[in-house]
Amino acid sequence: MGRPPCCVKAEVKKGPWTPEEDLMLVAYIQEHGPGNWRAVPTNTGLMRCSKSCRLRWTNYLRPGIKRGNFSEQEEKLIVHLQALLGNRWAAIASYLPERTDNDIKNYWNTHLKKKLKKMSAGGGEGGDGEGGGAGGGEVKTRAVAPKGQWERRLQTDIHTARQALRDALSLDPSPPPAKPALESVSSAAGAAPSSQAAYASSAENIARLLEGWMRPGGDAGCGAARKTTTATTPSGSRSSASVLSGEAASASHSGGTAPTPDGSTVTSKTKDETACGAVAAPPPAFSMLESWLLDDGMGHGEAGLMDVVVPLGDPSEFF
DNA sequence: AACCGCTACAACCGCCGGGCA
DNA sequence: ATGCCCGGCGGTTGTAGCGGT
Repeated sequence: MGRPPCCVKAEVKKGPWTPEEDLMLVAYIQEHGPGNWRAVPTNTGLMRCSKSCRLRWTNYLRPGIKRGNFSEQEEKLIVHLQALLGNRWAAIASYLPERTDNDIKNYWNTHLKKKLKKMSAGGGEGGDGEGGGAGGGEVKTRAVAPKGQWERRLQTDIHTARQALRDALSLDPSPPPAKPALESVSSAAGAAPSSQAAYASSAENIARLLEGWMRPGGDAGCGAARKTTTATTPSGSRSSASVLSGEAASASHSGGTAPTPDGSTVTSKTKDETACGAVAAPPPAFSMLESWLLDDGMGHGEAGLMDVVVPLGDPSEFF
């Protein structure tokens, strides 16, 4: 309480970012890596709140972000995960490395929720559109569920997620969208739908500018980022990074902590996987996901808890 | 051609949790 | 052990663009 605002509101510019501001931000991050957001406005001269800078970077400028046109596969995954995890967008986003939580959240609110609503109106089953069965209610559990309960939930989530993934994958025989790292990067620059606003293309250009910077060979951005985050404060980490690199994954495994559906846990386990990590080595996300979720060695005996989470009726009906 | 409503998405706000002194 | 700082997260709002009337 009484927490001072992160920025002096009067001195902070609000509203849409201009290309110039984006360039300033990108240039700074190119040099220093993401992180230490507090210092960004000061060092760049941007009249923006540090939070705003971070958000702009993570949601828009960060390379490797795919925009628009959610594939059917992605939709399915989102629907499944939303049913499983509720509105834990960051956790959901961790399964869709190329998407930001904001994007997914928006997509859910604008497309999927409506779609489900229509479905439930027409089909009766298929989950309550508003937040999904697990949605509204489940989200609350994050806040109110006692620790033990949370732990059980986590196990259930893992189990159910694995199940859901099987379903999702079996629903669509077509191979999961191979998400080659570099393709995702270039897609951020080039694959944006033409429907994007004019300015989107300038952002793409910025992303393109970054390509050289975050090229693995150079590793400059990553190195810088890592250095920054470890030297000062681990930051700029996106939960999406959790499934991005084998390193992260193995860390999760070896650490005994699966890429938990809980966003907070995910992030806490992947602090070094900064946004840069997400960009530099976006691996075959789905294969990672599959291998984890489908790994039979993980989590046993929680079948009885399946009831805890109320999945959507039949996801296949959704499509 | 003008107006209106809807949609999609970028951005903001407030709260929470982790790390550190 | 405690308080503060900072970053992350989810909910909500604002607004530009688009289509229909």
